[in-house]
Amino acid sequence: MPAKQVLIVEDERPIREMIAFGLKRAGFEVREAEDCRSARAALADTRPDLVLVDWMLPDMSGLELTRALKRDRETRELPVIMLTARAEEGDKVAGLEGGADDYVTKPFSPRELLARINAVLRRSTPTGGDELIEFEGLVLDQGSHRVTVGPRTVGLGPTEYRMLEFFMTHPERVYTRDQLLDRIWGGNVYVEERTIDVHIRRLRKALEEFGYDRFVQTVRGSGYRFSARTV
Amino acid sequence: MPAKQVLIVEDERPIREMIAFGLKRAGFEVREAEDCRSARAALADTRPDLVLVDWMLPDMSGLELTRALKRDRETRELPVIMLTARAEEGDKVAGLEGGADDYVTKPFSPRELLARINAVLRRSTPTGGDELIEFEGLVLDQGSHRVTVGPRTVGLGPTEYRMLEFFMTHPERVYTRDQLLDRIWGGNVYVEERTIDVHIRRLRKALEEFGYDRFVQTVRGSGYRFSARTV
DNA sequence: CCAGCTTGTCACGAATCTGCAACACAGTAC
DNA sequence: GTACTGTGTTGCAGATTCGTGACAAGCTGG
Repeated sequence: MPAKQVLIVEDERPIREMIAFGLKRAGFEVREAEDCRSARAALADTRPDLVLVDWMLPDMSGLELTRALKRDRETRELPVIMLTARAEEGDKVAGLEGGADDYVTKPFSPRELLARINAVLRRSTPTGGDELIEFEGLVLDQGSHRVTVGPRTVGLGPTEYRMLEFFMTHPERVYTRDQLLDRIWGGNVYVEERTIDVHIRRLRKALEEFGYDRFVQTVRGSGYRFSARTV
Repeated sequence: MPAKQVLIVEDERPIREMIAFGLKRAGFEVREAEDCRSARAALADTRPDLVLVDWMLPDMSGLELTRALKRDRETRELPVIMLTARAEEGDKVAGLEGGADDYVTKPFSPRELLARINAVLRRSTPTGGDELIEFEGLVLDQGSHRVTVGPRTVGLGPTEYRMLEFFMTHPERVYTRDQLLDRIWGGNVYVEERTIDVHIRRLRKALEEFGYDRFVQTVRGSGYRFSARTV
């Protein structure tokens, strides 16, 4: 199961880094932003599972960011936890009414933060939306881990699935065996590079009967590439 | 929309009445209890939409009441907010880990309490009217906690029912054993992951005689999935 | 207190996957 | 053509992962 990704939006670097450190230790993947602008940038290319927003931010108040997130259909379901130094009631209420799913008052301990993050994540609904990627009829569903062509299902083993998932989310680009090992197997395993070839072969074989093996292309001397362009 | 009903469990009468007054003014229907015993009595004949539990109660700690509520499948979904005078972190964490959906630290203002109640109610799943879910003849009734196929009833134990309920409300998606434990058992229990397998087996066995065991699918290396698509 | 049901663990075998090595084949440089 | 490098293919043994029956402990309602 993939690690949950948390986006931290906090302008004070020491605090941000401390939080990031704690979350990483707890097994989260962490993305950092120091203001709303960079937060939006981060949201544009990754899709975190939860956002931690500081109340006070240089360009726009965290509350406004939260409101904006909750207003946008794309991010409406994204859980938000607000960090606030102000303990005054008025703000607490505003935070919750702004749509934050929870808030934590500074100073807080890592344990408390973690407990709240887990509580919020636990109740957050898994994206009901589709997670489909398609290339000319070849459909990969990241939610159900299924690859289909029309009504039929492509039979893939776990590694083949992960491989195809990686390829379909990173098409049109050559990856060396080394890079593939890194991205698909995860950084710290020692596996022969040639093993990639074997799995490529297995993937191709599975796709063959549907005519999609041509998408998995060899770039001699470099590595492999996934592309719908048969060149 | 009918008025939401809130059960207040608090032994100190002045506080209890103040809260009750504030909630009634805000349009809630209020039920009061001064200890766990009377809380249980109240729960037996009404079904509130939310419970406010004081941390310190004469007969049993509020935390234990919360735990008990979250353990019982009847009341598992019932949102709980804890009231606590202790602001120490350890307790906060214990409160959340005990399964409370939120907590409020005394002293609090009616406005803050209201905001939190609304926040919790907002995210508590609105039972979408009809309580029947069906997949190709397999009918699950969330109201009566029964599963039927035509005129016949599928014999399920409590855990199997909860499991099937979760699956049928979250179909077409792979869940790791970890996630299933979290969502079906409730976050804070330590149970072996392989126990899932055993319950899957029991669930399949129960569905087998009706031919629906094929809906419970293994995704090797990842977890399990419920899907009406057999392919 | 007992009987019956439910639940969490374990152990074992079955099914499947994985990585490697070995060999076959293709492309390239000379 | 020959030598050499890079890739395709295959079989297999070891490692994982799952399915399954058995069992003890806990709980519930007599």
